[in-house]
Amino acid sequence: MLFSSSPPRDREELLERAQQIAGLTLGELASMVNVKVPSNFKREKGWTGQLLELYLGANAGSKSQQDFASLGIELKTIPIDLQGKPLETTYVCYAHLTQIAGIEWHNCNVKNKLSQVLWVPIDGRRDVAPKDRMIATPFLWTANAQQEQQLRQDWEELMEYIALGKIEKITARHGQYLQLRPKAADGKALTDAIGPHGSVIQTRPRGFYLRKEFTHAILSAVFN
DNA sequence: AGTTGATCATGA
DNA sequence: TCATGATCAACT
Repeated sequence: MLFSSSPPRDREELLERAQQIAGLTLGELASMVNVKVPSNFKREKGWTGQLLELYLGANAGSKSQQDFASLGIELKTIPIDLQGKPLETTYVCYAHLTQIAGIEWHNCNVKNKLSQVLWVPIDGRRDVAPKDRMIATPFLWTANAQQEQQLRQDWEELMEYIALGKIEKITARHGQYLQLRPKAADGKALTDAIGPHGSVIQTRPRGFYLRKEFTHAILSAVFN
């Protein structure tokens, strides 16, 4: 890469840096950091998030923690339509399907990842070329008591299924705000999970995702 | 194989 | 039309 920002010192600097690019297109931001915009995202689905990481100075490569670990802040780009509604669900984190004893809501990955998020809404309409998609106003978010309760309830339900060996019974229809879906390179990827009667089975790796209804509520509270 | 960044594409 | 289930790329 020909460009990389130094990590922001504090949340104010991060937020300022993010809000400075509100109104720019992805093409304009990409030229600032000397990268080329793909004509579509069929083969580079995470391109937008990586562009923002580069511009904002996220410690790339760090895993299982926030993008700005020292600030306790996670970066999430979110594709929206003209009404500001999310066009996609939001990936939260990988779901561990074994050795889950002792994991409670208060110390789980989902809660940790979402403790504080820098949301960067971006025009995600597929009939607009990526280079022309405009960045909206980024903002910092922390779940309120109601939102945390909503996530916690779904998480606990999903984790109970996993713990009881019912992973194969879970579909993306479970969970009102937080869902569990496959998360892998392809359908051949397998990982260990708890099966019926406590046996070990092989299953498709899963990840936690926020439903659009949940992220829409977050966006609405800020922009309405 | 695990985990990050996500969007794609097909069935309902 | 839309969400679910599948998939793509980079890096560890």
